[in-house]
Amino acid sequence: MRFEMKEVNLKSLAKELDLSKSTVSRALNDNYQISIETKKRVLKLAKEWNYQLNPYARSLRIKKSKTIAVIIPEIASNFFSLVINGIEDMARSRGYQLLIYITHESNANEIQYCNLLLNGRVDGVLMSMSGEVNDLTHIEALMEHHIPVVFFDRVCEEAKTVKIITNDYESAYMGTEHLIQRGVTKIAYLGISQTYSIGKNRLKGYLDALQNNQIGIKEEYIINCANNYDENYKKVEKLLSSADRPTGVFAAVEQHALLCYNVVNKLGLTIPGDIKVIGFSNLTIAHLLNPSLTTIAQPAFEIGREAAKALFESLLKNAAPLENTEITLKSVIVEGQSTFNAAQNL
Amino acid sequence: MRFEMKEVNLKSLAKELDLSKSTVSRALNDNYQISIETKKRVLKLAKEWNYQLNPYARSLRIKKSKTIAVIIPEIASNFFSLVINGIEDMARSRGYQLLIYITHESNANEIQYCNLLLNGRVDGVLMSMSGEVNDLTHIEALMEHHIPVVFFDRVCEEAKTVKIITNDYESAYMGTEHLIQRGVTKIAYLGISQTYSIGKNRLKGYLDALQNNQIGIKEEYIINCANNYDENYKKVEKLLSSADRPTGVFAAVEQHALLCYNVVNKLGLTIPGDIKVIGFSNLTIAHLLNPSLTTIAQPAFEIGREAAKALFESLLKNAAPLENTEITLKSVIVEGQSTFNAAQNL
DNA sequence: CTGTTAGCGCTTTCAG
DNA sequence: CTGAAAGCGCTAACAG
Repeated sequence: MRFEMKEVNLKSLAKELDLSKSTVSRALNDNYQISIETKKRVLKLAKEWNYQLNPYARSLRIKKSKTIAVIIPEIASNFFSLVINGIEDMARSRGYQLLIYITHESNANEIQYCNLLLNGRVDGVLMSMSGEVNDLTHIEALMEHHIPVVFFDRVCEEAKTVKIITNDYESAYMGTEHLIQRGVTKIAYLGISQTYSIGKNRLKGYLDALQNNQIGIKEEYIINCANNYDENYKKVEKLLSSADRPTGVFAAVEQHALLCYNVVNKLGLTIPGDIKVIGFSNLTIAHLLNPSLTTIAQPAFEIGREAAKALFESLLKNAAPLENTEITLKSVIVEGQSTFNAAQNL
Repeated sequence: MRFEMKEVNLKSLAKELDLSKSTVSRALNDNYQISIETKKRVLKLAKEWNYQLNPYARSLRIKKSKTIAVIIPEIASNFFSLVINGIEDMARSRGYQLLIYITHESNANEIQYCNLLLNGRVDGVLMSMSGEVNDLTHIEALMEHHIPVVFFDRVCEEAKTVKIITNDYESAYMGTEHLIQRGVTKIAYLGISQTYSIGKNRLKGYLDALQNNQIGIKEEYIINCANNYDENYKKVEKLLSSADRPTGVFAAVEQHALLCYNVVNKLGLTIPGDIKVIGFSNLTIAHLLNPSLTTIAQPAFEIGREAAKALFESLLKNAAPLENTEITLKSVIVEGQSTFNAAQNL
């Protein structure tokens, strides 16, 4: 047992073993030049003393941190939790640390965090964008500093890097058609900001599905929800109370499907009797409302893994610039299954 | 505009300003000894060049990282997401970074992560324990290294530090009585491991409520769920299919309430008609099943904030040992409200 | 195969 | 009020 409070670092190990710091360092890093004998001795003592290398000293020296940042708009959403889970899975297996930044949907925060990261705290950034503005300066700054950035979900189309998305257009198209096939023709759309491709593509899928099925598009049925529950609630309540109320709803994101569910309850209507609802959402949450809601479940965990994978590939090649590509993962429509079984489909 | 690729650090700033590194450093750290004039000049250039100090160099030097670790069993759970949200809120406002470690309920992972953290990567640790084993060695190691640890939710009673919990006993008691008051006497309990206080106290609350209401305790009604969905599902299915099936269920955690919901659906029964269900859960998820499930909602966001607050207090006093205290936050029983309104109660 | 040396970028004495 | 110098713990030439 070592004496208490002796600092255990390369220096103290070296002293005890009567070696130099560099030899000890090399032994610990499994350098091929070191004799097996020495390696054994070093590792033995290191273990005995429970040596843990100082990550900050190493990072300072080699200018790599084995740390990545994840910047997301919010975390108390099933989608982002699942994505983080996927990222963590990938990162941990490669010995990377995960720094979490939550912007709370604020573009200003996003910019601030990106600026913070210019100092080399992290080797790379995984990010889903926030806010309405779509200014790229802070992203470009990261890339200029040779910090690779991978986008997922709310991607920035203009950025020349890897973007991991769901097949938003197809999913929205399929989802809308799903309602149409069940005889619903008065379909409302609860949409999100069209700043990012997910907003644009989901809306387009909805519109095209209507059009290709010879269903007229009604302006009043298209609700652009803001980032304000109360406001959205009122809009939806008004819509569902109107004389010509829709009998089907397509929700572009989970929160809106849930909000819709609440409004329907409030109004004493039923799902799916009075109104059929389908929307993007993830399995553990909205699908529990099974079988009243139908869910378009995104492979959130896989999105996390894919994003991390792309980033690590770049990092392996010393932060080599990422190719400007879109990787599209498929969502599945889930109806009338248990949460657990549905999860198997992803 | 600065010339491209010039490294911007104390040295380059000092050179440009014709000052020494130390003066620049002091100016940036708002040292009182520096003349206002110099400070202005330094800050101006720092801003112009978008200087970001190297956190690793600083950490190495001052042996503090302004980083805390959060170790949780899982993240794709509403409770832990909300806790992280609270922690992040507190941490960000104090300029701390957040490192996330997910153990996936494995005690071995928990031990590994704690050992990793002995190297001083973080200034403190916030943790909810994992697994069945309750060995304290890895926790004690952290504290010996003067790294304060604060527990929340799944706390380790033996550890002499701050523990943030919900009023588990009272909540379980109230919840069970809630069912009794509605005329339910055959109440099953879907429990969790009794390794931690949350498991023990919730069970005790359930048992005492039955006892004080002169209701006999039936062994068969007490299901100790494992960490395996399929297995648990079978157990609950068997219970709810039995001749003497319960007409009420108390779920000790969200997942079990949801599982119960699925089983009930599968069996063609209804909630609350055939079976009334109440359980710990959080608002955005299970409460959407409103009004069929009744929820005991924990103040998860506040738990995160309280935990972080306690940790920062210790850090302010240079990682002073935390007092061995339990801070108990109150949960609320929520029934028949919208998610949004219910959230206001916390 | 091992040791010596320099230095990553920062803070902090100590000296003026 | 400012500067010079040392050193945090580590890695990587370079030298032997």
